[in-house]
Amino acid sequence: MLVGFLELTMHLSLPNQRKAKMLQEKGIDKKDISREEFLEHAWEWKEKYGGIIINQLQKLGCSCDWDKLNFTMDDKYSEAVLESFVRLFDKGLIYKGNRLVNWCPKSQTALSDEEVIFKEVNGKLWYIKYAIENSDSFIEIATTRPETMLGDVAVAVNPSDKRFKDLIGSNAILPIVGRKIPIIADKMVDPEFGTGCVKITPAHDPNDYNVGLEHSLDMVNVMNPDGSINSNAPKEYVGLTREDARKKVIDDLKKDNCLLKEEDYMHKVGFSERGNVPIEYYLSDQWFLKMKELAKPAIKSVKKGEINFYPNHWVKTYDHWMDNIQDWCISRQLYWGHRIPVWYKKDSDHSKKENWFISTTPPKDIDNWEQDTDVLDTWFSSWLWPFAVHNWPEEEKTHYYPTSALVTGPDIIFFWVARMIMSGFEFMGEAPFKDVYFTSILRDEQGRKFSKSLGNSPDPIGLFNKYGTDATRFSVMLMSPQGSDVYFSESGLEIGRNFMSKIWNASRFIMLNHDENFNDSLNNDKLAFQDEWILSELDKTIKKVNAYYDSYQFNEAIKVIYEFTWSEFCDWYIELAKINFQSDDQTIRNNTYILSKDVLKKILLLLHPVSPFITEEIWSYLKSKSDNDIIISEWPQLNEESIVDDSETMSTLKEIVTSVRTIRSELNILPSKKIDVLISVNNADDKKLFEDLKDTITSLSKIDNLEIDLNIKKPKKSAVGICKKCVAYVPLGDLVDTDSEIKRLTKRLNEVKDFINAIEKKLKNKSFIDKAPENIVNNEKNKLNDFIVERDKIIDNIAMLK
RNA sequence: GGGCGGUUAGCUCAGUGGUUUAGAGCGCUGCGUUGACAUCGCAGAGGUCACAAGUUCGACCCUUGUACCGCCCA
Repeated sequence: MLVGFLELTMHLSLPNQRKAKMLQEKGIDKKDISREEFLEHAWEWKEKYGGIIINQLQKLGCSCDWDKLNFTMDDKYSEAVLESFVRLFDKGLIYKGNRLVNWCPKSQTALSDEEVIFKEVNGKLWYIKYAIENSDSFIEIATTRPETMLGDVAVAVNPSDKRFKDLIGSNAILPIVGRKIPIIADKMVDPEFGTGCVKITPAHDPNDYNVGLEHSLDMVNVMNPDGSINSNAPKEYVGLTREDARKKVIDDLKKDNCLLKEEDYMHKVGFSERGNVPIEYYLSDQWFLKMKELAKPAIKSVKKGEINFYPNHWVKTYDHWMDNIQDWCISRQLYWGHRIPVWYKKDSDHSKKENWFISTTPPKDIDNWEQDTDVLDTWFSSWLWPFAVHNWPEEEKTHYYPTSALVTGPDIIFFWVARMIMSGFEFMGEAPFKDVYFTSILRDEQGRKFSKSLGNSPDPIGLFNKYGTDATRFSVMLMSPQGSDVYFSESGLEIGRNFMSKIWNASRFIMLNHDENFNDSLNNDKLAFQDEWILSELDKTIKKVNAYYDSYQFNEAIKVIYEFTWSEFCDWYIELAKINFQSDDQTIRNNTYILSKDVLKKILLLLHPVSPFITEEIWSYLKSKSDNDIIISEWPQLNEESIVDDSETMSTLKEIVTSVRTIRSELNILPSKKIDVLISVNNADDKKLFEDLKDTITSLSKIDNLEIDLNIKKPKKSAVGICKKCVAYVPLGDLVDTDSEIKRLTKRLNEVKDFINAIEKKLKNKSFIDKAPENIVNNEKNKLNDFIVERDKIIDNIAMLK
């Protein structure tokens, strides 16, 4: 299967900020330059820095279709953006409204809900009394934002709250301002919170805004776009920043004896992702996209499994957001972006639709019109990505839509994923992709997201240079389990570097043993047990890797490749190959070469998606004339028939070799020192088995003389290794350290005794025998027998040592 | 307040349709220059799988609850 990856670069707020910084450095104030001048700088910036990430991706070896690389502000792409606006407007889904929006007073633009970051802040709750008209009594409210009281138009209580029943309908006098404001009833008010009375400031709070609409209250906006106080407030406040206004309000309330108390209060405050200052809720003219209808097919497709999320648990997050979706504020008061394709008749009432001209191209009599000054939210362009990169709308349908999978981070599930699905259904009539794979997010060692402003992200190119690109890719994928974030540290990259080195050296070893007399045909009559074993293990590996790749469990797939390559292929097969390459029989040498090379080539194929460069290079040395480059080679075929449960010969070999090595190590016998070993077996079949393995065991365990026979008596002063099919004696003469040997055997004896106790307990349990599946019971019985045999052998041997 | 994750070896983390002697890497200990590899090899130490209850013949795994940590949404 051929896979293509598509890339898109976006004009984002971050470049915008940085560019603003650039202007600052040049001593230019954004306010002093025209839109055209500003854009010139923006494009200059884009040309200069926009390619950095693309360059990094290319260095990383991302196999993208670079010809399809799009930038959201490209002419062609921009056409698609404007086209989508016009179509949605014509359908009645886009409207302009004077509404309360999230407002960044620093950048002085509207924000979507998703661009507001809520942070916990140590604030205060102020209790303020409002006098009641024609009365000596007062009503008490609590607020975290006293400065907004300048725009209060009512006080609300819960209709069922008996405490305030009699006050409903009378007026309160707003302190400082002196305005008469009604006391109203609204069930939005939580009687339990604060005093049970809420000041209503429709122009500066979303809840109050709704109350204001419902009760037809005035909307008194007391702020300028930069957050300072405007002339709707008393004179002495005009021009103050919101922070200063707060201080003054508190002071003035104190003077008037209207401040009852203040208490510490921890609460969440919305911050602008763009300006990193607390946002305002601000009344302004904005463009909105109705989302409810757009969401319907998108919700359904995920529910039905037309689109699958990996990991699946993100579906809940997606559903929750989609079910509660709000209209999308798509206009921004910025220069950098797609300008809204709406023109207003000059010197006319812009709020009247008959004075609007809406089209992807400007009106012919352009002199009579002026264009809306706002631009579109950047996500309003990127949500079109799956088809806008393919010459849409010129071609309504493309061969490349839908695609198979979207790979992205879960942090933009709302910004991008959900919206792409919606735009896909809206404009193309079907889902844009089948699978969505949410990657892990790499965080620093303290768990913080990598960010340019924190400066905590490592330079990828630096990592590639230090550890190797393949190694970096391999390590990062290995350390990223599906569905959870990764605390990244550089030292984690060592595993990949070491593994690349291992593969490189294994390849070198195989190539080193090439002989010009070799041919390409495997002699099946001379296949050894390890040949069949490694082919079986290889196919088991391919099978697992396939399953893991299919289910997007990349870390598991990689782990399987790693373990097979290192612990089976290198540690055992190649070690055995060293013996075979010394064989006098050329057929055996030839077979070993062919198989080592074939297995290695399969490993390279499995690993190629993860580590493209090194696999291609090694492949180029190993490939036959008929082979393609690895990048366009077929995925390895799974050969199910070669899979056998377990190779008894191989496990017997591993057990005896390890057993002898353990004796050497624990009794401090130098590796260079050759030893004699006697293997005592119980029957003729086993004797034959070990005799066939004799040379191999001798070589791998560094044995001088190996004797194999039935029921050998334990030589005096020897160490013992107990295996399933044999007992191995290592005569050590005076070298044997009886105490450590007894200690070593006793340790194992205690382990075995514990197992025996546990199993016996299980087998004595009648319900276990009755209810557990037969194979489980039999399995336990077999285990028990094996452990008893082992236990008795150990006891005998300990006795002989004493 | 709601949702979603997490809690397994000194550290970073895998893992299991419930019954196999619970794994890896790093770190640690001992030994090691045999022609692939010291970015290595061989061997070893190290875990009441957060806590509690429940279901079950059997729970690290399933259910419920508790505690703590993280993220998202109100």
